[in-house]
Amino acid sequence: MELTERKRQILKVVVEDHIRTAEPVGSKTIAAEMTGKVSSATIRNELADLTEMGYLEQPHTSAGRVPSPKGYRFYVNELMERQSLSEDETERINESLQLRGGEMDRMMTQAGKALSSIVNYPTYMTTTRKRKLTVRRFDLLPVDGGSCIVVMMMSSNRVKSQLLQLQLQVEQDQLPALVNLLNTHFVNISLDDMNQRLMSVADQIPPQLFLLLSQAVNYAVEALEEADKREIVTAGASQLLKLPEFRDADKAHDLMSFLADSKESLPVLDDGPMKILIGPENVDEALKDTSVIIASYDIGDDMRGLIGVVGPTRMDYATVAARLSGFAEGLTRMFGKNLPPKEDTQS
Amino acid sequence: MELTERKRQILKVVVEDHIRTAEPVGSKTIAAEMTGKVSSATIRNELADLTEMGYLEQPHTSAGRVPSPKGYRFYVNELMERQSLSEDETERINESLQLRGGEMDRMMTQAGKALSSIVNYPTYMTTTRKRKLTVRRFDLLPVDGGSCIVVMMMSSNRVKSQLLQLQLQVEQDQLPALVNLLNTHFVNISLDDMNQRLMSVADQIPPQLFLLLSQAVNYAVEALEEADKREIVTAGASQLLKLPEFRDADKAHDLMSFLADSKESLPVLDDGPMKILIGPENVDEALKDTSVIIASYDIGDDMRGLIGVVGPTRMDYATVAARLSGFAEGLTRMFGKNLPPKEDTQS
DNA sequence: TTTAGCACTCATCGTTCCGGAGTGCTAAAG
DNA sequence: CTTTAGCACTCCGGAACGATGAGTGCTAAA
Repeated sequence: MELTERKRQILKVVVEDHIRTAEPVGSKTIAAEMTGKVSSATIRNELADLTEMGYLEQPHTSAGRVPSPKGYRFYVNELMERQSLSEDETERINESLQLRGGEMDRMMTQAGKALSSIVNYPTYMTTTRKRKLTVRRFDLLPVDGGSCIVVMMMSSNRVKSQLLQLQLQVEQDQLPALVNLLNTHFVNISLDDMNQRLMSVADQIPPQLFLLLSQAVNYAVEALEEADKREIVTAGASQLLKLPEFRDADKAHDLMSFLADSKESLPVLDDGPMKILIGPENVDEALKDTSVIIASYDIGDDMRGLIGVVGPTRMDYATVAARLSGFAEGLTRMFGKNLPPKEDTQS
Repeated sequence: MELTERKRQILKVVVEDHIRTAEPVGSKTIAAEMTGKVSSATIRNELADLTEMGYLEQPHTSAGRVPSPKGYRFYVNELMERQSLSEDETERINESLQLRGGEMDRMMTQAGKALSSIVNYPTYMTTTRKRKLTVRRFDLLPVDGGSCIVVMMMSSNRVKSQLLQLQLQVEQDQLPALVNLLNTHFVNISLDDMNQRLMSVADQIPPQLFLLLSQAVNYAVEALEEADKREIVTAGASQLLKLPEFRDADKAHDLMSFLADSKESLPVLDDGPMKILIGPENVDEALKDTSVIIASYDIGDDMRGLIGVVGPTRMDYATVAARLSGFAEGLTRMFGKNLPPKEDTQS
């Protein structure tokens, strides 16, 4: 089942030619482009073999060959030469990473756009949290009798705060008690535990204080939930329309509305620095004839970022993979020096 | 220059027919759809007049008529009947406004999507601030010698906070002095004044304290700038691909990348509850043959929201206008009961 | 095993050729 | 003066056709 050296070479030429031209590749073209001198007839024999083995496909009897998903897979695994970035590319990437650090999701959007214009395909970005987020410390600042400010420092060192309209007037001296309660019982525990703990203290403190407490805890729970929500942003969807395989408006529409509305089911990367999913390897029906390349980067805190590129199966894997990993490294570097001390937080 | 009643009637039929079918409208069709009994020949005479007057256009000699921008404008101003929403539509809108209130931009995205699926066109949302945002109050919470938490309550009642890595060790007793300084000199003043004021106090306080002060003020300035930045989100761009006028991938691409990359130049609404821009009335080249409807809604605080719909000139003005204003009212209502007390804030 | 040769297939593209929808004009009728 | 029937004319869109050419598979010779 091993492929002969020549078959490998031919397959490689077919894949790379087709990636470049989007057209089926014929025996003559291949012969011209091959290093070893063989006639087109020989190539035709080999092509027939490769087709039978499932590496190539024929749109119709008298057309050239097109790589099958299996062909692309073989190409990616064995034939593709790991590209390194040119001076220009590196510079371009670094330049595009001069993001002015605003809020997290704004940065993500910017980065996604930047990458999209670098690889010329749509991209998506998301983050995952390595450990569960918890509250490390509470503070309450009095405003007036009817409201106060809750400040929470999270385990990620972010700080969230909000004005809390109290459900009942509060005496000045109740706040310290409340803070104390919060900081002894509701700190460094998971979201679920918080609710539980709230129940368990219910009958140990005055009902009035409990009301305030539960309000504060509820806010904390909401904030944790909010922060834990995996946010996904996509960018550059319109790039699709430049590709010959998406000239058909219906096809383009399907994929684009998938990218807009079903981001959640875009593939993720559990481990490793990079993953390539080719055509039907994607579980989602809408991605069955697209390919996805995903890479991960480090954000600091306990966060990990994911950045993916979506394209046709005819995607330029070598280039995209190189640029993507360069970009991911750039992101890691950027967050590395950007985050530790100074960064914004929320709510 | 006034149009006769019959001409008005004919123009109305042409516009509405063309909106429905996207095809040029012929004299026979019009005759059939008109209430008053006239022959197609009469209609043809009228059509010739209307064409000459610039209300209609002819794609080619032997085709039906298509409304010109001027025709649409006349339709919108004089002919269009103000639609009211059906039960179903109202319900649909209210349902779609059951947004779970997270952060502001997330809500905007959600609302934009919702509206887009209600009107079947791409939408965009943005907000403008009526008055300049200022800081109303500062707090500093000690963390350890090297860092503290800044908490700022804004004039909008939002609270922002962040962990501040201090550039030098700080004695416990310096913080109150710092807070005091902040709350006397840097409160309720504009962003520009803040920088100025910082200069002016420079030589009145110990340099060590000044360093801390300027760090805090800088953070405040950044936060204000960040909050003042007008953010625009678009949604539902892929809807375009379902429209016959955007079956052409290049046209679709142009508009879609405009929506993605040049959001800032989308039209805004300075006053009034709604504005309709038809084709060439748009200043931006990319919108020359699209129409835009914009409405505004109230967010509370000192914010005003804008929500716009982008579509072909053949947009269904009556329906979209009705749904859009219903949606805008819904948003105002939602923010009305949602915001005053409880809402999230940032950083 | 390779290759030249050849007949064959089939998508693509330009041409041509209707059919039909729609027009403008004319002349008669109201 | 306005409306309408009638008619010749225009022109788009689709079907039908054929030529072109890229590409194939097979055969037979090298």
